[in-house]
Amino acid sequence: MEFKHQATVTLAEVAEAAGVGESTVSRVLRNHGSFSGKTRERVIAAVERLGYVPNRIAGTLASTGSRLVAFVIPSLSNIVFPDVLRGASAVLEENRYQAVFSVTDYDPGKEEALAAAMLAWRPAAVMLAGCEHTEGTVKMLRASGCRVVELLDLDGDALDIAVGFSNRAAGRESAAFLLKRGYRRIGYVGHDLNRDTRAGKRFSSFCETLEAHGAPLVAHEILAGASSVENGRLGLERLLARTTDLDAVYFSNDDMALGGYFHCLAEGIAIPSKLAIFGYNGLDIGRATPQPLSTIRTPRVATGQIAAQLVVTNAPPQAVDLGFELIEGATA
Amino acid sequence: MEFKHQATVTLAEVAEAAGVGESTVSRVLRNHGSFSGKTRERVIAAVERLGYVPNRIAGTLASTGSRLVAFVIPSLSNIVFPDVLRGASAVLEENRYQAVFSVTDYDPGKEEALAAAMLAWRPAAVMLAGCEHTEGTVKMLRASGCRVVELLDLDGDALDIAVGFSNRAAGRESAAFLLKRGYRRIGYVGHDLNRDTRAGKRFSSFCETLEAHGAPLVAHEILAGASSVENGRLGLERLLARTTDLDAVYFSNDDMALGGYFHCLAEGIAIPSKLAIFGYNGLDIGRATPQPLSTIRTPRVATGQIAAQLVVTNAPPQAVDLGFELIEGATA
DNA sequence: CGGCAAATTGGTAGCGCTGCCAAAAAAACC
DNA sequence: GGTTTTTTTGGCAGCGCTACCAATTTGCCG
Repeated sequence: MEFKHQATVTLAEVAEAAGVGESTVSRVLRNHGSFSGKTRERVIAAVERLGYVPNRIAGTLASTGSRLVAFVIPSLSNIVFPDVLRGASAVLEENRYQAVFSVTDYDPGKEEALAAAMLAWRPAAVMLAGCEHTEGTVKMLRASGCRVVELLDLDGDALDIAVGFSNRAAGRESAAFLLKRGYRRIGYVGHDLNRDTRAGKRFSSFCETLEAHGAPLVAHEILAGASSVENGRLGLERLLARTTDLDAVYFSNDDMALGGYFHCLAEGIAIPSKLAIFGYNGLDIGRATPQPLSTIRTPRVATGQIAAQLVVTNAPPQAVDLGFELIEGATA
Repeated sequence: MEFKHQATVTLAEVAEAAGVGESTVSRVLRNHGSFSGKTRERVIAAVERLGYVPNRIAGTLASTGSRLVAFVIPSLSNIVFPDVLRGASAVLEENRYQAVFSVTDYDPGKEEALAAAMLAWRPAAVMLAGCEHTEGTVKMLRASGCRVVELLDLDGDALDIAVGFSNRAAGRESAAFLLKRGYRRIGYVGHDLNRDTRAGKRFSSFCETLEAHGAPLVAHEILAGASSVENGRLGLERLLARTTDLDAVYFSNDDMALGGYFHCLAEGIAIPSKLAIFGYNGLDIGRATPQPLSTIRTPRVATGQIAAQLVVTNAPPQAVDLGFELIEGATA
């Protein structure tokens, strides 16, 4: 069942073919230590002649640290995590690190299991989304001794390194913006908040801010399952069916908000005069809609880049706040 | 610089603590070979007590095959490849395989370099997009002896396993559909085709089909860079500025098509009576727009699933055609 | 209870590489 | 030319595990 590799040229064979010692080949290939130019040529020639591909498994086992970075992410359905991976992978590739990933589906138990499986590869770092993890996960990561990077959420205690921004602040600023614009009868359409704790934090601080300004949330509609454009559209439809006099709706993210926007377009609800729409994430698509979406742009790619940078430079524990940008747009 | 792991509990220490031999611990943990229930308990207890995490690097080196699967993908910006990864990762996780990835940015040279780097991890399989690769890549993959899976394109010779569908057929059916609907003055808006060869194949067979039916492509607009909603919007704007009497436009994919759709909404161009729009990919968002997007839905998640399935079962070389589905929608 | 098969267990040789050390070669110096 | 230094090299012991084999224990039967 397991695959058996065939063309297994080893370092020893290269050494033999080049007429030098194994350690010399190793030094040449890693460009580490000293060797003469002549030796280098002979080794390179032998490598090419034999089609030698170094075995990083063996190399990693023999040396102390690995160049693997493990990502344990909640989802790949939404562009958020691919964006983070994209930012990170560029930096990692430059530094000859290798990215490994697995997907938790927003399930903390699965996160624990997958993190454990990752640790078995002895990665240089484990990157996780957010700062809420099971007790077991925390204990395991602490004990592992490998670097831990928590991404996209700064509202909590970091295990080691954290890169991202405050979701609470994002919720707060979204609310403040809508209030400043004069909206008072505000609703919310969101997806499953128990699983996506970051969306939950935005929602709760959004509500708190509204209350603090005497304009508490009028109504909300929570859809089971993941965020999607269709759920956003459906959610707004349901919300409006129940509540007739809303003047603005806050969505759990841009996907949901776009769905709401499309619902309004389809139903001829004037935006923002009749109803304002506000999202979260600042997806590119929101800039190309007939009316640019009002939202908060999050530094997803940069989060990945910085996180990777900190790992490859073995930076000390720290929390890096990359902030976010409120996009006024034209829908609120 | 490189990270030094601390809490390095080894199998030998577990064996000692449990008062059994190393091979017994190994057997218990892999649930492979035979051992008594009592022994199992003692081993498990020792593992928990010491917080032992098996070292898969060592395990992989010692055994013959690895459980790593390497993905060398062109991009993470577009949801296509995350979708494939998502499908694959679910299957791989179930089978205790580990996914590794790197991103080529549609650069064949980079693909070669990254594939080489991947091979150093001795993966069970390498998964690549499409079937066009440099000579060096092909030679290297052939020599590696590991499984090779080419994804999302069946128009070419497969190295080993191929999973996907025909992009040429997709282009052809798109053209046939537009012709059947009565459109005759058809244009195209696309992104960089030299890099995205699959989009190039769709485009060329689209054009051939139009010509074969006596309604050759009237005009096209190719934008440098990656596909995006904004580029689609810009592309259609430019195309219409040059060409006044088009009745339909084919886009390189749904992102681009949505951009075109938004342009029409913004400019008050009636769809599809004044101008028809046709995309490619069948993204979910296209179902939630005021008018559902006419497009071709591609089995991206299934491609990943099937590919992973074939790898974990070590299936013989084959090409699996998953086909695609034409969505009539309301924009064409 | 002896005797044989089956189940369980431990020992140990690698897997392919790196890191350390000592040996050899080359360069520099008086 | 003889040292001393510096550079270049090779040998080899692991890294932590698995695969194989042999040894031991257990179970079963007449």
